[in-house]
Amino acid sequence: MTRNDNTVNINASVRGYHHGDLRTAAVAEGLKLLETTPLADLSLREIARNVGVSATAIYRHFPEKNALLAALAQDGLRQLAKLQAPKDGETAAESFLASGRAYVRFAIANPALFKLIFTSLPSNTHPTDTSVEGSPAWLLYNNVSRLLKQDASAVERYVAVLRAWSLVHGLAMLILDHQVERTEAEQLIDQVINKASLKLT
Amino acid sequence: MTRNDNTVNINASVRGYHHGDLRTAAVAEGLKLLETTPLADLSLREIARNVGVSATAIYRHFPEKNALLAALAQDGLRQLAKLQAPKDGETAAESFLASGRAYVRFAIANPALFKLIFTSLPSNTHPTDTSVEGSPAWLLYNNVSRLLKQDASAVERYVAVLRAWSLVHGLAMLILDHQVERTEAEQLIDQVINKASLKLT
DNA sequence: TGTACATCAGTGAACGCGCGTTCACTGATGTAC
DNA sequence: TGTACATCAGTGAACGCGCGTTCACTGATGTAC
Repeated sequence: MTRNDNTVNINASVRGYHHGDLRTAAVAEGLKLLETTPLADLSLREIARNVGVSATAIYRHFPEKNALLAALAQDGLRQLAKLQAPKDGETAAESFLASGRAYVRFAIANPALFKLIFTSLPSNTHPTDTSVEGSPAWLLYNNVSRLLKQDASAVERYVAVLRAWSLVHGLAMLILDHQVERTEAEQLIDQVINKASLKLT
Repeated sequence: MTRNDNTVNINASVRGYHHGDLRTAAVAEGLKLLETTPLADLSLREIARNVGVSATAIYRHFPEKNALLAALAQDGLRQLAKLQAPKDGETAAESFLASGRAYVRFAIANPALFKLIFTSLPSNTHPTDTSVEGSPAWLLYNNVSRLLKQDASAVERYVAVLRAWSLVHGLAMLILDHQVERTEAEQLIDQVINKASLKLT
């Protein structure tokens, strides 16, 4: 008995996660590691190690590493979506600019997670489709759409969304890839994403 | 003699490159491989194999793999720069739109090379700096600058360049990362990069 | 309440992978006298 | 013109690397009777 107390589950729970939570714990640890680790260096084995579990235990919850990465991306996308919601009392124009700036700031604050979201997630669809979760294009859709004339066609709306998305996505990528001085990035966000960005059509 | 004819250099030249050309041949082969190979899968060993040379021979010409990659990026940037030159008879606005569209089309035609250029090259500087070769920001500078009022400040010019660059860079990245349907990409380029993009200030 | 059995989340050992890089080397070429 | 020697672009063998993934397994838990 004394010897058998030293079992897997007891060891694991000592490390701070409870039975049945490995999936959650692995995702949490993955997100934590992505704060400091480049995407390419994120390893399944390290996540398992930090959670206090053997590498193979992960395979009880994800069929392969990519499935775990997809879960991380989904979570990141959910975080990003929260930042895009218009706040009370904002005009349509204010919401639009705020959401674009939030997009870039999120990328700067979470570089590896941001890259994971956009380089690994499956191809996305028109914002006229219904699934919000899977499509980053949706993030900007409402904020952009309110700025268009009411009789704008679906294609016009999509092009307007894509133009806005391209602007913020490009700025984010250029900053992450060191094409823009980090020290200047913060003030450039406000200058690049400004009233001039409102002319969408 | 007969046996000694089967030497390294003879073998190598049979494979199609001449003495002293290994550097050139390696770069050419690297660019060729990037046409079909994702950046992450490009290996020094495969380049050497295809050139017909041992992997270690590469080290006579590049101190490390990254140096070879940097040479590939430089070459790609030179290709891209050529596409940005204004053509005779174009108005400033036409040149501007054409260069932006060419930027995105280059990315679509050379995805791995495009990513190499922007993810591996050292940080870049303001377009007011002098080195053209090293700074993709320069690519758009002339075309953008001609559209601004003559007394625009350096900062205003940089912000205008960065806004245009962000737009085309973002669109390119979204297409490469499958956030935009490939089949729609071609026509979207013309719709996204259009007259609305001229309102830079 | 007790027993038999299925389920299931863990374990640790092992594998193959191709890579970048190092090493000591060799043979051809150019140069000084 | 011949010889001695330095240079230099190649060679192939070897190394360590940590990874993702597979495998056969074990011990705790829940359920049927």
